[in-house]
Amino acid sequence: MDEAVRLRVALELPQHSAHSTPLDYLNNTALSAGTLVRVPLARREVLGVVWLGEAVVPAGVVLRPLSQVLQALPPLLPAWCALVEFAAAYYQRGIGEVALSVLPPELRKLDNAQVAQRIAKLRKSIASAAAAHSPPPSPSPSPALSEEQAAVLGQLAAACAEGAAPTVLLHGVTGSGKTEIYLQAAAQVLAQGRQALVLVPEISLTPQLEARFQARFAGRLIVSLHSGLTPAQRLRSWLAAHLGLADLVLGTRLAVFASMPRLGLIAVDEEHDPSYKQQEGARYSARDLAVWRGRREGAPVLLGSATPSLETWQRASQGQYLRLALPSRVGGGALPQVRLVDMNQLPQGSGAAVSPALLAALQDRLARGEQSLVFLNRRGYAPVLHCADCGWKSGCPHCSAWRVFHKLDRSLRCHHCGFNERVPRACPSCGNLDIAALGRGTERLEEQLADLLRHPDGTPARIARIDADSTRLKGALQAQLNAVHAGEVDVLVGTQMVAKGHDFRRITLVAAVNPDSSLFSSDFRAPERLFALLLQAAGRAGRDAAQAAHSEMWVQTWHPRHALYAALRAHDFAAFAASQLREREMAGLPPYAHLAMLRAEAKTVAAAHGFLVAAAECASNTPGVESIAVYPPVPMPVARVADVERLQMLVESPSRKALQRFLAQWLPALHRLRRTRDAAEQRVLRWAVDVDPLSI
DNA sequence: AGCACGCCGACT
DNA sequence: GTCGGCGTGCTC
Repeated sequence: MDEAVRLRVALELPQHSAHSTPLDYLNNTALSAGTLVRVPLARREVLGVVWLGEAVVPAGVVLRPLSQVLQALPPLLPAWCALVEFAAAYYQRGIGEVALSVLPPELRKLDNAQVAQRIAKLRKSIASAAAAHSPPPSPSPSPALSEEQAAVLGQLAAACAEGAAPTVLLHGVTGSGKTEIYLQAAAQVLAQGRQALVLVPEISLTPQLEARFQARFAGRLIVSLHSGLTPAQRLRSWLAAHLGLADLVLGTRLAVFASMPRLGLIAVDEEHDPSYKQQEGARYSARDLAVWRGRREGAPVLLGSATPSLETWQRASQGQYLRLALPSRVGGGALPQVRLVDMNQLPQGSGAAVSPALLAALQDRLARGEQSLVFLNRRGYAPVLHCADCGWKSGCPHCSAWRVFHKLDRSLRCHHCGFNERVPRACPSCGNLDIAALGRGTERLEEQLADLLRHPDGTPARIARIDADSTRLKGALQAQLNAVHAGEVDVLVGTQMVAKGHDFRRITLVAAVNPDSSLFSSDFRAPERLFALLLQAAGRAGRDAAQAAHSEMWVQTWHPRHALYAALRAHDFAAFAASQLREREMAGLPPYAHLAMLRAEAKTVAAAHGFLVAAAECASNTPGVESIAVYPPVPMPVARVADVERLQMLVESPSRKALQRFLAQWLPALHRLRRTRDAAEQRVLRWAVDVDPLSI
């Protein structure tokens, strides 16, 4: 036993525990970093990853031998460990927590023999698939490139030839053929024997992308990696990438951590999309990690968007990223003409969701047999019920939010905690039978449009609704999209779900009926998100070049002179970005400042507030606080959810490095603070820091 | 998070 | 007299 070596092993422990670093174990032989092992932890046995370095073991702690080495699995490579270590340090989480949360969950349950079995099964299924296709089907030829696409690929090749792998902003309007650029860039990389990683914001976008890559790269193994897979599927995809069997990995944000031994390219589609930011656990930005990973592993990174994030836009403007532009649609199709409807001009009290002019335009498309998309970012029938007699409103008893009226199942539902009740017949407060639905959601919009729209022959328009409610069942979204593609729908009503990525060929009119609400939101990124959403929605119209010329984007607004709408009308992202960046600079907001948010949850406001005040006090004694601003605690925008009070405290610095240095000192001190069990903090349920928060 | 150890009410 | 309530404490 005196021959035994000490090994550091990264394990998943709750982040509030005193152990945020790997723990030490004994083994009779040394193992390389990245080896997966099973180790005893208290009375359990857990999966861990052998990590580089050696911890200081406190006196009196007796090291235990590890239980099993998963030898069947090649060790994770140093590049992967470096990515995990960077992410853990940057987002202030434990190494083991990050490492284990991005490995396939199924792996935790398997011993070495079972892993060996899964690998053998995977190799066998790949071999039999290859045999079935021999000779391999000829890949579909790539279409002729537009001049712009050819120029972009030329510039990309030139930049890659210069040596260091570039980070590229691919700024292309919707329909400009960004996907073709990803395909061609991937083909280059595959030809060099390397792997390509393509990230998309949503699971629902992977099937159509996979189909496109499959058609182009017949005979190559392409795998998807996202949280919608079954545990076994996810392990299979992960193994295929890790063993170098898959040439292409497509996936959502978690795929940025895919183990890929020959990584040669990362593409991040719709790089501005908020879904790339993980919102629980380790709150990482997959886009930012992709940039870091690409640099570290010598893989070019393509950040594609029609409306880049201001962070990315600014870096491209400063020359840190190479900016490549696709300013026109392929096939020469025009961008939809943007029409603003001034709602102030409507007769007072008409209360209609849809202005007469828009209604006429929809009717017009109906007569021509074309499709329309009506966009309203609010699901349900009405956002709140109201009693005009006593003033009662349908508040949630557990949250500081209204319960939404869903007419289809006659329910009052809280979208924050899920609290659901049958809608009352009469006012629960005064018994008044006449309670009114205030405002409008997609259900009500669908109902109203069904009343108003008729084909020229008098038959009712066929209206479909796509939102989180109508697509809850597995496969429902795909079925509804298929119905739209097949022309079985005249008007599609939907939330932002339909604005993203889907390739509708027959839609010539897109309308946003009530987008103003986010115009004056307290969230500093609201204008950026609204602009992206509206332009993306506009991009659903006129994707068929033949019909593009008369495609339109309608926007109903009470603020038709707002600068955002002016830029939207001109399809001028650069002007919008410039004005937003000026505002951000004056307000000291990202990308000119760097933020972290400390959030606390407790049963009472006092407890959460007390913890944050103690944390602020602790901050003032933390080295490096001179270059940091710590703001007073404030309630979160929805202050109470499921009877938990939530407060947050903003920490800001003009320097990212200074903020990082400060956080690295401050957070361990906060963990110690918690263990002293001060009276006020005793009732804090949870706290966590969010580095680079999306909203404040 | 698990999973134990640790001190107070209703049962064979 | 025990069986077990889940409060609180630990994990190399």
